[in-house]
Amino acid sequence: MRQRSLFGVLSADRLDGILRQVDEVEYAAGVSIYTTGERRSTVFTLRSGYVKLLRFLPDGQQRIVRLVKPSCTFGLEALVGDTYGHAAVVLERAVVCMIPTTAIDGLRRTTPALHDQLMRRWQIALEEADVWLTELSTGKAPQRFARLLRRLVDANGVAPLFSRENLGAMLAMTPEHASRVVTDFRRNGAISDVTAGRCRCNLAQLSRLAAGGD
Amino acid sequence: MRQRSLFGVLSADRLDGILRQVDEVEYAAGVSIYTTGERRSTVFTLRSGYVKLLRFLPDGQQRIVRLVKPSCTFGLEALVGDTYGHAAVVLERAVVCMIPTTAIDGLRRTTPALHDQLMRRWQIALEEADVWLTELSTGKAPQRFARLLRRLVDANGVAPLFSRENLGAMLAMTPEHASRVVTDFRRNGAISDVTAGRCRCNLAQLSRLAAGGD
DNA sequence: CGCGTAGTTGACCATCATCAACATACGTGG
DNA sequence: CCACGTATGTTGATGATGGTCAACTACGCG
Repeated sequence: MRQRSLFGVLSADRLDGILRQVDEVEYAAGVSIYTTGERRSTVFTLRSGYVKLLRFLPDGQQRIVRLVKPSCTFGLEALVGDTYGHAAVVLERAVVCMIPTTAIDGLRRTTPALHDQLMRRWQIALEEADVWLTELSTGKAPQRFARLLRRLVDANGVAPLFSRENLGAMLAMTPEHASRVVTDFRRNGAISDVTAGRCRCNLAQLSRLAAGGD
Repeated sequence: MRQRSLFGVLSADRLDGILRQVDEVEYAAGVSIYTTGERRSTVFTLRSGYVKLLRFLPDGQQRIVRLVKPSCTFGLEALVGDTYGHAAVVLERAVVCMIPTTAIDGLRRTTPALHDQLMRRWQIALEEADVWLTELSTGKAPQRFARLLRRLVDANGVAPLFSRENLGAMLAMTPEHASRVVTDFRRNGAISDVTAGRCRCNLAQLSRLAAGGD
């Protein structure tokens, strides 16, 4: 277990002190890690799987605000406030590191390099939020879906294909419409090989669709 | 000129050192303060007026990602990277404080309280981005517009009424449709008194509309 | 006075939501 | 192992919402 990313800047003995306070936990899909407004002083990093960050509208509707990918940090709010701004729910079996804020607070006063790391994390989260807004909330449904897939494909050209309900909450559409878009993509060869929540992506086709080509 | 917000935590002599490096500039509506990818090492705080943060899509379309209100910080990216992630354009005559990152960098290593302030700023920006996504990109057009107005009204019940094009870029709709929504709101009494880019808001009516009531 | 920009309005069509029916997969208990 | 119930996905029909294109108006400015 290496906290290479966030604590990589620390000296060996300090690192050791930190790691003794960090827990690594595995969650099944659907489990809620924390909820909006909850008071707990823990920051998280994702090792594997996917986690969605949700936000609720007054009318009870929910919208997925961000998708946490492995090696990313979430729940940073715990460092400055005492409640979380989202609900964090596991989308795909996930291994998560739980870092009590007390472990960070002491060090960050004495270690400028850790400060830098934290700000960088914060910046990444903000950047992701902006991308989410521009790419996944702008344009027609097939465009948005194509852009989502392009952000999710791995080096093998494979991407996770989330439930229609989750796709809907990410892309601002109904699950029904998400379903239609998925079958359209299958028909025109943009995706294929749909098994166990994964699909193979036709990158050329996706680029066309992401740019607005019908 | 008091940097009460960001530097309020500093001792008098240090504050003095900072303030000597800070410029205060006034911009007219429409002026671009910085653009995406520009290399400049300055962080900004807004004293008065409104500034929009834009982001461009591959196809040239643009989307307003965030609206900066007085006393808020923008361009924080300059602290961790060397380019800006948005274009910042003045919406309404604005007075802006320009803080060179060098002024912050030195101090933030020796002043934990300043660190806290910076993280808090970062958190506010992220929170705003999330609200923008959930409130202004979800639901039908009148709902989104009503929610925008509710976020903009001042204590007197008056809110700025931006150009139809800007409204479109904020609320993910065409300027034409923004125009229709505005006239609808005028007709049913949700807003009135439309002069000089400001309007009086009927808060009760707006609440209804923001919740989805037709 | 004439021009250019921003706003308004109308007609028409594409996109998407809604509601309902049906299919499929999955897990449970008989 | 099968029957059943539930959750999830698919498909269709229909109507509301909003995009598009074009004409027209109002306003500010030279």
